[in-house]
Amino acid sequence: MKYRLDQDKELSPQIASAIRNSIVDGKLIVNQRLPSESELCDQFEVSRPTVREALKRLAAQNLIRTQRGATGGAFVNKLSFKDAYRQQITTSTLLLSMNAVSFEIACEARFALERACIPLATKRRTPDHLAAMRAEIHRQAQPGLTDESFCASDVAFHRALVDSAQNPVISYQLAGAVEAIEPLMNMITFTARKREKIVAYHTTIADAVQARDAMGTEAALAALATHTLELAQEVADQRRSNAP
Amino acid sequence: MKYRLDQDKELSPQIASAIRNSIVDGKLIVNQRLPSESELCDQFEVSRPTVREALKRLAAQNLIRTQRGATGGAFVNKLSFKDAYRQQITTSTLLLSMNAVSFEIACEARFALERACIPLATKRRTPDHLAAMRAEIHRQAQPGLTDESFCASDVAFHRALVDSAQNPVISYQLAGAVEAIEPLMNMITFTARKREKIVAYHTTIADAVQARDAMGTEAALAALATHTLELAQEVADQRRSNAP
DNA sequence: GATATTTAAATGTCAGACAATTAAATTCGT
DNA sequence: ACGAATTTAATTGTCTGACATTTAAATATC
Repeated sequence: MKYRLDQDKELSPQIASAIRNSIVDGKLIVNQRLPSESELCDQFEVSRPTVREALKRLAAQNLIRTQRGATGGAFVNKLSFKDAYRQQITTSTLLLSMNAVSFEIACEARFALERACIPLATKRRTPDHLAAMRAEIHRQAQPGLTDESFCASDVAFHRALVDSAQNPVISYQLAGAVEAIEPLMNMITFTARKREKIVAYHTTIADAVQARDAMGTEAALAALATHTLELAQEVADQRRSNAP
Repeated sequence: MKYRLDQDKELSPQIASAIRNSIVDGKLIVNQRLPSESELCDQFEVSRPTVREALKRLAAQNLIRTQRGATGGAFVNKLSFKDAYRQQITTSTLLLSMNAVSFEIACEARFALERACIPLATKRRTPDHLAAMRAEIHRQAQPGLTDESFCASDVAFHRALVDSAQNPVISYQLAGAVEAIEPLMNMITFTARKREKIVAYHTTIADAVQARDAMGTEAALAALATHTLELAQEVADQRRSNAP
Protein backbone atom coordinates (compact mmCIF):
# COMPACT_ATOMS: atom_id res chain seq x y z
CA MET A 1 0.00 0.00 0.00
CA LYS A 2 2.17 2.81 -1.31
CA TYR A 3 1.34 6.43 -0.73
CA ARG A 4 2.06 9.04 -3.36
CA LEU A 5 3.74 12.24 -2.16
CA ASP A 6 4.23 15.50 -3.99
CA GLN A 7 7.94 15.50 -4.64
CA ASP A 8 8.03 19.27 -5.16
CA LYS A 9 7.13 20.01 -1.55
CA GLU A 10 8.83 19.04 1.64
CA LEU A 11 8.16 15.44 2.42
CA SER A 12 8.01 15.16 6.18
CA PRO A 13 5.04 17.56 6.61
CA GLN A 14 3.14 15.62 3.97
CA ILE A 15 3.79 12.35 5.75
CA ALA A 16 2.81 13.82 9.10
CA SER A 17 -0.34 15.18 7.54
CA ALA A 18 -1.27 11.87 5.95
CA ILE A 19 -0.90 10.03 9.24
CA ARG A 20 -2.70 12.76 11.15
CA ASN A 21 -5.65 12.52 8.77
CA SER A 22 -5.78 8.78 9.29
CA ILE A 23 -6.05 9.38 13.02
CA VAL A 24 -8.64 12.15 12.79
CA ASP A 25 -10.74 10.14 10.34
CA GLY A 26 -10.62 7.12 12.57
CA LYS A 27 -8.68 4.90 10.16
CA LEU A 28 -6.15 4.58 12.96
CA ILE A 29 -7.71 4.12 16.34
CA VAL A 30 -6.44 4.72 19.84
CA ASN A 31 -3.61 2.46 20.97
CA GLN A 32 -3.29 0.99 17.52
CA ARG A 33 0.29 0.47 16.45
CA LEU A 34 1.54 2.33 13.42
CA PRO A 35 3.72 0.49 10.93
CA SER A 36 7.36 0.42 11.96
CA GLU A 37 9.62 3.16 10.71
CA SER A 38 11.12 0.99 8.00
CA GLU A 39 7.67 -0.08 6.85
CA LEU A 40 6.66 3.57 6.67
CA CYS A 41 9.82 4.19 4.64
CA ASP A 42 8.59 1.65 2.11
CA GLN A 43 5.04 2.98 2.08
CA PHE A 44 6.01 6.58 1.49
CA GLU A 45 9.21 5.73 -0.37
CA VAL A 46 11.43 8.00 1.69
CA SER A 47 14.35 7.50 4.02
CA ARG A 48 14.14 6.85 7.72
CA PRO A 49 15.19 10.30 8.93
CA THR A 50 12.38 11.80 6.89
CA VAL A 51 9.85 9.42 8.39
CA ARG A 52 11.22 10.16 11.82
CA GLU A 53 10.85 13.91 11.37
CA ALA A 54 7.23 13.32 10.49
CA LEU A 55 6.69 11.14 13.54
CA LYS A 56 8.29 13.73 15.80
CA ARG A 57 5.85 16.31 14.52
CA LEU A 58 2.98 14.06 15.55
CA ALA A 59 4.60 13.31 18.89
CA ALA A 60 4.82 17.06 19.56
CA GLN A 61 1.04 17.24 19.23
CA ASN A 62 0.59 14.27 21.54
CA LEU A 63 -1.02 12.35 18.70
CA ILE A 64 1.36 9.43 19.00
CA ARG A 65 3.72 7.99 21.58
CA THR A 66 6.68 5.75 20.89
CA GLN A 67 8.08 2.77 22.72
CA ARG A 68 11.40 1.17 22.15
CA GLY A 69 12.11 -2.52 22.20
CA ALA A 70 10.94 -5.65 20.46
CA THR A 71 7.21 -4.94 20.63
CA GLY A 72 7.80 -1.21 20.43
CA GLY A 73 6.85 1.27 17.80
CA ALA A 74 4.60 4.28 17.43
CA PHE A 75 1.11 4.04 18.85
CA VAL A 76 -1.88 6.28 18.42
CA ASN A 77 -2.08 8.16 21.66
CA LYS A 78 -5.28 8.80 23.52
CA LEU A 79 -5.19 12.55 23.86
CA SER A 80 -5.87 13.09 27.54
CA PHE A 81 -7.54 16.15 28.97
CA LYS A 82 -4.38 16.76 30.95
CA ASP A 83 -2.18 16.87 27.86
CA ALA A 84 -4.72 18.99 26.06
CA TYR A 85 -4.79 21.43 29.01
CA ARG A 86 -1.04 21.86 28.90
CA GLN A 87 -1.03 22.43 25.17
CA GLN A 88 -3.91 24.85 25.45
CA ILE A 89 -2.19 26.86 28.14
CA THR A 90 1.17 27.23 26.41
CA THR A 91 -0.51 28.10 23.12
CA SER A 92 -2.76 30.70 24.75
CA THR A 93 0.11 32.22 26.69
CA LEU A 94 2.25 32.57 23.58
CA LEU A 95 -0.67 33.86 21.55
CA LEU A 96 -1.31 36.64 24.02
CA SER A 97 2.30 37.69 24.45
CA MET A 98 3.22 37.51 20.78
CA ASN A 99 0.20 39.43 19.56
CA ALA A 100 0.55 42.06 22.26
CA VAL A 101 -2.98 41.47 23.47
CA SER A 102 -3.87 44.20 25.93
CA PHE A 103 -4.69 43.40 29.51
CA GLU A 104 -8.16 44.82 28.91
CA ILE A 105 -8.97 42.40 26.09
CA ALA A 106 -7.56 39.40 27.94
CA CYS A 107 -9.32 40.35 31.14
CA GLU A 108 -12.60 40.90 29.37
CA ALA A 109 -12.33 37.47 27.76
CA ARG A 110 -11.45 35.79 31.00
CA PHE A 111 -14.29 37.19 33.05
CA ALA A 112 -16.83 36.80 30.27
CA LEU A 113 -15.95 33.12 29.88
CA GLU A 114 -15.73 32.52 33.58
CA ARG A 115 -19.18 33.94 34.00
CA ALA A 116 -20.39 31.28 31.61
CA CYS A 117 -19.82 28.49 34.07
CA ILE A 118 -21.43 30.10 37.10
CA PRO A 119 -24.92 28.62 36.69
CA LEU A 120 -23.39 25.14 36.52
CA ALA A 121 -20.86 25.87 39.25
CA THR A 122 -23.48 27.01 41.73
CA LYS A 123 -25.58 23.98 40.92
CA ARG A 124 -22.88 21.34 41.11
CA ARG A 125 -20.14 22.56 43.41
CA THR A 126 -19.10 20.03 46.03
CA PRO A 127 -17.52 20.63 49.43
CA ASP A 128 -14.19 19.80 47.79
CA HIS A 129 -14.49 22.65 45.35
CA LEU A 130 -15.44 25.05 48.10
CA ALA A 131 -12.51 23.85 50.18
CA ALA A 132 -10.14 24.42 47.26
CA MET A 133 -11.40 27.95 46.84
CA ARG A 134 -11.19 28.69 50.56
CA ALA A 135 -7.67 27.30 50.69
CA GLU A 136 -6.54 29.70 48.01
CA ILE A 137 -8.27 32.59 49.72
CA HIS A 138 -6.44 31.68 52.89
CA ARG A 139 -3.12 31.56 51.06
CA GLN A 140 -3.77 34.93 49.49
CA ALA A 141 -4.17 36.49 52.92
CA GLN A 142 -0.74 35.31 54.11
CA PRO A 143 1.49 38.32 54.75
CA GLY A 144 4.84 37.15 53.33
CA LEU A 145 3.52 36.18 49.92
CA THR A 146 5.36 37.33 46.79
CA ASP A 147 3.41 38.98 44.01
CA GLU A 148 4.06 35.98 41.81
CA SER A 149 2.70 33.54 44.35
CA PHE A 150 -0.28 35.78 44.88
CA CYS A 151 -1.03 35.70 41.16
CA ALA A 152 -0.55 31.95 41.02
CA SER A 153 -3.00 31.54 43.87
CA ASP A 154 -5.42 33.86 42.13
CA VAL A 155 -5.29 31.65 39.07
CA ALA A 156 -5.76 28.55 41.23
CA PHE A 157 -8.84 30.12 42.83
CA HIS A 158 -10.42 30.82 39.49
CA ARG A 159 -9.55 27.39 38.21
CA ALA A 160 -11.31 25.88 41.20
CA LEU A 161 -14.35 28.01 40.39
CA VAL A 162 -14.33 26.79 36.80
CA ASP A 163 -13.80 23.18 37.81
CA SER A 164 -16.79 23.23 40.10
CA ALA A 165 -18.99 23.33 37.01
CA GLN A 166 -17.86 19.73 36.62
CA ASN A 167 -17.80 19.81 32.87
CA PRO A 168 -14.38 18.74 31.58
CA VAL A 169 -14.93 20.40 28.23
CA ILE A 170 -15.58 23.73 29.90
CA SER A 171 -12.57 23.29 32.15
CA TYR A 172 -10.43 22.55 29.13
CA GLN A 173 -11.65 25.46 27.08
CA LEU A 174 -11.25 27.87 29.95
CA ALA A 175 -7.81 26.67 30.96
CA GLY A 176 -6.27 28.95 28.38
CA ALA A 177 -8.34 31.97 29.30
CA VAL A 178 -7.71 31.59 33.01
CA GLU A 179 -4.04 30.69 32.95
CA ALA A 180 -2.73 32.72 30.06
CA ILE A 181 -3.55 35.95 31.86
CA GLU A 182 -1.11 35.17 34.65
CA PRO A 183 1.97 36.67 32.95
CA LEU A 184 0.00 39.84 32.35
CA MET A 185 -1.16 39.99 35.95
CA ASN A 186 2.38 39.47 37.11
CA MET A 187 3.15 42.97 35.92
CA ILE A 188 0.92 44.41 38.59
CA THR A 189 2.25 45.13 42.07
CA PHE A 190 -0.21 43.98 44.67
CA THR A 191 0.07 46.05 47.80
CA ALA A 192 -1.38 44.75 51.05
CA ARG A 193 -4.40 46.99 50.62
CA LYS A 194 -5.02 45.80 47.07
CA ARG A 195 -4.71 42.18 48.13
CA GLU A 196 -7.17 42.73 50.92
CA LYS A 197 -9.74 43.98 48.47
CA ILE A 198 -9.24 41.09 46.08
CA VAL A 199 -9.47 38.59 48.92
CA ALA A 200 -12.74 40.21 49.93
CA TYR A 201 -14.12 39.74 46.42
CA HIS A 202 -12.96 36.14 46.38
CA THR A 203 -14.67 35.54 49.70
CA THR A 204 -17.89 37.02 48.40
CA ILE A 205 -17.69 34.76 45.35
CA ALA A 206 -16.99 31.66 47.44
CA ASP A 207 -19.87 32.52 49.77
CA ALA A 208 -22.25 32.98 46.88
CA VAL A 209 -21.18 29.72 45.29
CA GLN A 210 -21.64 27.97 48.61
CA ALA A 211 -25.13 29.45 48.89
CA ARG A 212 -25.80 28.30 45.32
CA ASP A 213 -26.61 31.89 44.49
CA ALA A 214 -25.89 32.28 40.77
CA MET A 215 -26.95 35.91 40.57
CA GLY A 216 -24.84 36.84 43.57
CA THR A 217 -21.82 35.05 42.15
CA GLU A 218 -22.20 36.80 38.82
CA ALA A 219 -22.47 40.16 40.52
CA ALA A 220 -19.38 39.57 42.63
CA LEU A 221 -17.42 38.34 39.65
CA ALA A 222 -18.45 41.37 37.63
CA ALA A 223 -17.33 43.62 40.46
CA LEU A 224 -14.00 41.84 40.61
CA ALA A 225 -13.63 42.26 36.86
CA THR A 226 -14.21 45.99 37.11
CA HIS A 227 -11.82 46.24 40.01
CA THR A 228 -9.10 44.31 38.20
CA LEU A 229 -9.40 46.55 35.18
CA GLU A 230 -9.07 49.61 37.42
CA LEU A 231 -5.89 48.20 38.93
CA ALA A 232 -4.45 47.65 35.48
CA GLN A 233 -5.44 51.15 34.53
CA GLU A 234 -3.59 52.54 37.52
CA VAL A 235 -0.44 50.67 36.55
CA ALA A 236 -0.73 51.94 32.99
CA ASP A 237 -1.21 55.54 34.22
CA GLN A 238 1.79 55.30 36.51
CA ARG A 239 3.92 54.01 33.66
CA ARG A 240 2.87 56.90 31.49
CA SER A 241 3.61 59.55 34.11
CA ASN A 242 6.95 58.01 35.08
CA ALA A 243 8.38 57.59 31.62
CA PRO A 244 6.61 59.79 29.10
CA MET B 1 27.67 28.50 24.91
CA LYS B 2 27.19 24.79 25.43
CA TYR B 3 24.02 23.29 26.83
CA ARG B 4 24.14 20.25 29.04
CA LEU B 5 21.64 17.50 28.27
CA ASP B 6 20.67 14.50 30.32
CA GLN B 7 22.23 11.66 28.38
CA ASP B 8 19.95 9.08 29.98
CA LYS B 9 16.84 10.49 28.37
CA GLU B 10 15.95 11.00 24.75
CA LEU B 11 17.76 13.99 23.40
CA SER B 12 15.48 15.56 20.84
CA PRO B 13 12.64 16.29 23.30
CA GLN B 14 15.11 17.93 25.64
CA ILE B 15 16.45 20.13 22.87
CA ALA B 16 12.95 21.06 21.73
CA SER B 17 12.06 21.88 25.30
CA ALA B 18 15.12 24.04 25.84
CA ILE B 19 14.39 26.08 22.72
CA ARG B 20 10.70 26.30 23.53
CA ASN B 21 11.51 27.68 26.96
CA SER B 22 13.76 30.30 25.41
CA ILE B 23 10.84 31.41 23.26
CA VAL B 24 8.27 31.41 26.04
CA ASP B 25 10.62 33.28 28.37
CA GLY B 26 11.34 35.85 25.72
CA LYS B 27 15.02 35.04 25.34
CA LEU B 28 14.22 34.43 21.70
CA ILE B 29 11.86 37.00 20.25
CA VAL B 30 9.57 36.95 17.26
CA ASN B 31 11.29 36.77 13.89
CA GLN B 32 14.65 36.26 15.52
CA ARG B 33 16.77 33.72 13.74
CA LEU B 34 17.81 30.63 15.64
CA PRO B 35 21.38 29.38 15.29
CA SER B 36 21.86 27.23 12.21
CA GLU B 37 21.43 23.52 12.54
CA SER B 38 25.16 22.88 12.65
CA GLU B 39 25.62 25.56 15.32
CA LEU B 40 22.86 23.91 17.35
CA CYS B 41 24.69 20.61 16.89
CA ASP B 42 27.74 22.20 18.52
CA GLN B 43 25.75 23.83 21.31
CA PHE B 44 23.93 20.68 22.32
CA GLU B 45 26.69 18.32 21.23
CA VAL B 46 24.44 16.09 19.19
CA SER B 47 24.14 15.16 15.55
CA ARG B 48 22.16 16.98 12.94
CA PRO B 49 19.29 14.51 12.61
CA THR B 50 18.71 14.84 16.34
CA VAL B 51 18.63 18.62 16.13
CA ARG B 52 16.31 18.40 13.18
CA GLU B 53 13.87 16.16 15.02
CA ALA B 54 13.75 18.75 17.77
CA LEU B 55 13.14 21.55 15.29
CA LYS B 56 10.35 19.60 13.61
CA ARG B 57 8.63 19.26 16.97
CA LEU B 58 8.67 23.02 17.33
CA ALA B 59 7.52 23.51 13.75
CA ALA B 60 4.55 21.25 14.46
CA GLN B 61 3.48 23.68 17.17
CA ASN B 62 3.92 26.65 14.86
CA LEU B 63 6.62 27.98 17.15
CA ILE B 64 9.20 28.25 14.40
CA ARG B 65 9.26 28.41 10.64
CA THR B 66 12.19 27.48 8.42
CA GLN B 67 13.55 28.97 5.23
CA ARG B 68 16.08 27.47 2.96
CA GLY B 69 18.87 29.28 1.24
CA ALA B 70 21.79 31.49 2.11
CA THR B 71 20.01 33.72 4.61
CA GLY B 72 17.69 30.92 5.63
CA GLY B 73 17.36 29.12 8.89
CA ALA B 74 14.79 28.66 11.60
CA PHE B 75 12.97 31.75 12.82
CA VAL B 76 10.77 32.29 15.82
CA ASN B 77 7.30 32.39 14.39
CA LYS B 78 4.68 34.87 15.42
CA LEU B 79 1.86 32.59 16.43
CA SER B 80 -1.12 34.03 14.60
CA PHE B 81 -4.68 33.79 15.82
CA LYS B 82 -5.47 31.92 12.63
CA ASP B 83 -2.87 29.22 13.32
CA ALA B 84 -3.95 29.02 16.95
CA TYR B 85 -7.59 28.59 15.85
CA ARG B 86 -6.71 25.68 13.62
CA GLN B 87 -4.68 24.00 16.33
CA GLN B 88 -7.40 24.60 18.87
CA ILE B 89 -10.06 23.08 16.65
CA THR B 90 -8.19 19.92 15.75
CA THR B 91 -7.14 19.37 19.35
CA SER B 92 -10.66 19.90 20.64
CA THR B 93 -12.15 17.62 18.01
CA LEU B 94 -9.73 14.82 18.81
CA LEU B 95 -10.16 15.32 22.52
CA LEU B 96 -13.91 14.92 22.27
CA SER B 97 -13.84 11.90 20.00
CA MET B 98 -11.05 10.07 21.80
CA ASN B 99 -12.50 10.55 25.25
CA ALA B 100 -16.00 9.62 24.14
CA VAL B 101 -17.41 12.88 25.43
CA SER B 102 -21.17 12.68 25.36
CA PHE B 103 -23.22 15.00 23.25
CA GLU B 104 -24.83 16.32 26.42
CA ILE B 105 -21.53 17.41 27.97
CA ALA B 106 -20.24 18.95 24.75
CA CYS B 107 -23.52 20.71 24.12
CA GLU B 108 -23.68 22.04 27.65
CA ALA B 109 -20.15 23.42 27.32
CA ARG B 110 -20.85 24.99 24.00
CA PHE B 111 -24.00 26.81 25.00
CA ALA B 112 -22.62 27.85 28.37
CA LEU B 113 -19.56 29.38 26.76
CA GLU B 114 -21.51 30.91 23.94
CA ARG B 115 -23.76 32.58 26.43
CA ALA B 116 -20.67 34.25 27.84
CA CYS B 117 -20.20 36.47 24.84
CA ILE B 118 -23.77 37.65 24.47
CA PRO B 119 -23.45 40.85 26.52
CA LEU B 120 -20.50 41.91 24.39
CA ALA B 121 -22.07 40.67 21.17
CA THR B 122 -25.26 42.66 21.65
CA LYS B 123 -23.21 45.72 22.49
CA ARG B 124 -20.74 45.56 19.64
CA ARG B 125 -22.30 43.68 16.76
CA THR B 126 -21.98 45.49 13.43
CA PRO B 127 -24.19 45.25 10.36
CA ASP B 128 -21.57 42.86 8.94
CA HIS B 129 -22.03 40.41 11.78
CA LEU B 130 -25.79 40.55 11.43
CA ALA B 131 -25.48 40.00 7.70
CA ALA B 132 -23.27 36.96 8.28
CA MET B 133 -25.83 35.49 10.66
CA ARG B 134 -28.73 36.19 8.30
CA ALA B 135 -26.81 34.67 5.42
CA GLU B 136 -26.40 31.41 7.31
CA ILE B 137 -30.03 31.42 8.34
CA HIS B 138 -30.97 31.85 4.70
CA ARG B 139 -28.73 28.96 3.69
CA GLN B 140 -30.23 26.74 6.36
CA ALA B 141 -33.69 27.29 4.89
CA GLN B 142 -32.63 26.05 1.44
CA PRO B 143 -34.51 22.85 0.63
CA GLY B 144 -31.81 20.73 -1.05
CA LEU B 145 -29.24 21.04 1.75
CA THR B 146 -27.49 17.92 3.01
CA ASP B 147 -27.36 17.26 6.72
CA GLU B 148 -23.62 17.92 6.70
CA SER B 149 -24.01 21.29 5.02
CA PHE B 150 -26.76 22.15 7.44
CA CYS B 151 -24.47 21.41 10.38
CA ALA B 152 -21.64 23.36 8.81
CA SER B 153 -23.93 26.32 8.37
CA ASP B 154 -25.10 25.95 11.97
CA VAL B 155 -21.49 26.16 13.12
CA ALA B 156 -20.91 29.17 10.91
CA PHE B 157 -23.93 30.90 12.41
CA HIS B 158 -22.69 30.40 15.92
CA ARG B 159 -19.20 31.46 14.97
CA ALA B 160 -20.63 34.69 13.61
CA LEU B 161 -22.44 35.19 16.90
CA VAL B 162 -19.23 34.68 18.84
CA ASP B 163 -17.23 36.91 16.53
CA SER B 164 -19.64 39.77 16.99
CA ALA B 165 -18.31 40.14 20.54
CA GLN B 166 -15.23 41.48 18.76
CA ASN B 167 -12.80 40.05 21.25
CA PRO B 168 -10.21 37.90 19.47
CA VAL B 169 -9.32 36.05 22.66
CA ILE B 170 -12.93 35.00 23.14
CA SER B 171 -13.22 33.98 19.51
CA TYR B 172 -10.11 31.89 19.85
CA GLN B 173 -11.14 30.18 23.06
CA LEU B 174 -14.59 29.42 21.73
CA ALA B 175 -13.41 28.14 18.37
CA GLY B 176 -12.85 24.73 19.91
CA ALA B 177 -16.17 24.60 21.72
CA VAL B 178 -18.17 25.71 18.71
CA GLU B 179 -16.42 23.70 16.00
CA ALA B 180 -15.58 20.49 17.79
CA ILE B 181 -19.25 19.68 18.28
CA GLU B 182 -19.83 19.48 14.54
CA PRO B 183 -18.87 15.81 14.18
CA LEU B 184 -21.25 14.98 17.02
CA MET B 185 -24.07 16.98 15.44
CA ASN B 186 -23.44 15.25 12.15
CA MET B 187 -24.87 12.10 13.67
CA ILE B 188 -28.28 13.72 13.88
CA THR B 189 -30.67 13.57 10.95
CA PHE B 190 -32.31 16.91 10.44
CA THR B 191 -35.75 16.55 8.92
CA ALA B 192 -37.39 19.51 7.26
CA ARG B 193 -39.54 20.08 10.32
CA LYS B 194 -36.56 20.01 12.65
CA ARG B 195 -34.65 22.41 10.46
CA GLU B 196 -37.58 24.77 10.41
CA LYS B 197 -37.56 24.92 14.17
CA ILE B 198 -33.84 25.54 14.42
CA VAL B 199 -34.03 28.24 11.78
CA ALA B 200 -36.76 29.88 13.84
CA TYR B 201 -34.53 29.89 16.92
CA HIS B 202 -31.66 31.31 14.91
CA THR B 203 -33.91 34.04 13.60
CA THR B 204 -35.02 34.91 17.12
CA ILE B 205 -31.38 35.09 18.19
CA ALA B 206 -30.40 37.27 15.25
CA ASP B 207 -33.35 39.58 15.89
CA ALA B 208 -32.44 39.92 19.54
CA VAL B 209 -28.81 40.64 18.74
CA GLN B 210 -29.92 43.22 16.21
CA ALA B 211 -32.15 44.84 18.84
CA ARG B 212 -29.18 44.76 21.25
CA ASP B 213 -31.37 42.77 23.60
CA ALA B 214 -29.00 40.71 25.74
CA MET B 215 -31.70 39.13 27.87
CA GLY B 216 -33.71 38.14 24.82
CA THR B 217 -30.65 36.64 23.15
CA GLU B 218 -29.81 34.63 26.23
CA ALA B 219 -33.34 33.34 26.48
CA ALA B 220 -33.41 32.31 22.82
CA LEU B 221 -30.03 30.64 23.08
CA ALA B 222 -31.13 28.76 26.18
CA ALA B 223 -34.23 27.58 24.36
CA LEU B 224 -32.13 26.43 21.44
CA ALA B 225 -29.85 24.56 23.82
CA THR B 226 -32.77 22.73 25.37
CA HIS B 227 -34.18 21.94 21.97
CA THR B 228 -30.85 20.61 20.69
CA LEU B 229 -30.52 18.33 23.69
CA GLU B 230 -34.02 17.00 23.06
CA LEU B 231 -33.12 16.22 19.47
CA ALA B 232 -30.04 14.32 20.61
CA GLN B 233 -32.17 12.46 23.15
CA GLU B 234 -34.57 11.39 20.42
CA VAL B 235 -31.73 10.02 18.34
CA ALA B 236 -30.36 8.14 21.35
CA ASP B 237 -33.80 6.70 22.11
CA GLN B 238 -34.28 5.56 18.53
CA ARG B 239 -30.90 3.86 18.56
CA ARG B 240 -31.77 2.02 21.73
CA SER B 241 -35.16 0.79 20.46
CA ASN B 242 -33.78 -0.23 17.05
CA ALA B 243 -30.81 -2.25 18.29
CA PRO B 244 -31.25 -3.30 21.91
C1' DG C 1 9.92 -25.88 36.38
C1' DA C 2 12.21 -21.66 37.48
C1' DT C 3 15.97 -18.83 36.23
C1' DA C 4 19.50 -17.06 33.34
C1' DT C 5 20.99 -16.14 28.67
C1' DT C 6 20.47 -15.27 23.95
C1' DT C 7 18.16 -13.37 20.16
C1' DA C 8 15.49 -10.42 17.35
C1' DA C 9 13.01 -6.35 16.46
C1' DA C 10 12.33 -1.85 17.15
C1' DT C 11 13.54 2.95 18.16
C1' DG C 12 17.44 6.39 19.20
C1' DT C 13 21.64 8.34 17.62
C1' DC C 14 25.54 9.22 14.79
C1' DA C 15 28.61 10.42 10.66
C1' DG C 16 29.07 11.89 6.25
C1' DA C 17 27.42 12.91 1.91
C1' DC C 18 24.70 15.12 -1.78
C1' DA C 19 20.71 17.90 -3.58
C1' DA C 20 18.01 22.08 -3.63
C1' DT C 21 17.34 26.67 -2.59
C1' DT C 22 18.36 31.35 -1.96
C1' DA C 23 20.75 35.71 -1.32
C1' DA C 24 24.93 37.90 -1.82
C1' DA C 25 29.21 38.51 -4.27
C1' DT C 26 31.42 38.52 -8.51
C1' DT C 27 32.06 38.81 -13.30
C1' DC C 28 31.01 40.27 -17.77
C1' DG C 29 29.13 43.07 -21.46
C1' DT C 30 27.89 47.32 -22.89
C1' DA D 1 30.17 52.98 -14.59
C1' DC D 2 26.08 50.52 -14.59
C1' DG D 3 23.04 46.59 -15.38
C1' DA D 4 22.56 41.79 -16.23
C1' DA D 5 24.24 37.29 -15.92
C1' DT D 6 26.98 34.07 -13.39
C1' DT D 7 29.25 32.17 -9.58
C1' DT D 8 29.65 31.32 -4.81
C1' DA D 9 28.59 30.33 -0.18
C1' DA D 10 25.44 29.26 3.37
C1' DT D 11 21.61 26.74 4.81
C1' DT D 12 18.00 23.48 4.93
C1' DG D 13 16.13 18.95 2.95
C1' DT D 14 17.10 14.24 2.08
C1' DC D 15 19.60 9.90 1.71
C1' DT D 16 22.64 5.89 3.02
C1' DG D 17 24.47 3.00 6.22
C1' DA D 18 25.92 2.04 10.50
C1' DC D 19 25.89 1.32 15.55
C1' DA D 20 23.76 1.75 20.30
C1' DT D 21 19.97 0.92 23.32
C1' DT D 22 15.89 -1.01 24.86
C1' DT D 23 12.54 -4.51 25.34
C1' DA D 24 10.04 -8.78 25.00
C1' DA D 25 10.13 -13.27 23.52
C1' DA D 26 12.63 -17.48 22.65
C1' DT D 27 16.06 -20.47 24.20
C1' DA D 28 19.23 -22.68 27.12
C1' DT D 29 20.69 -24.00 31.71
C1' DC D 30 20.42 -25.68 36.28
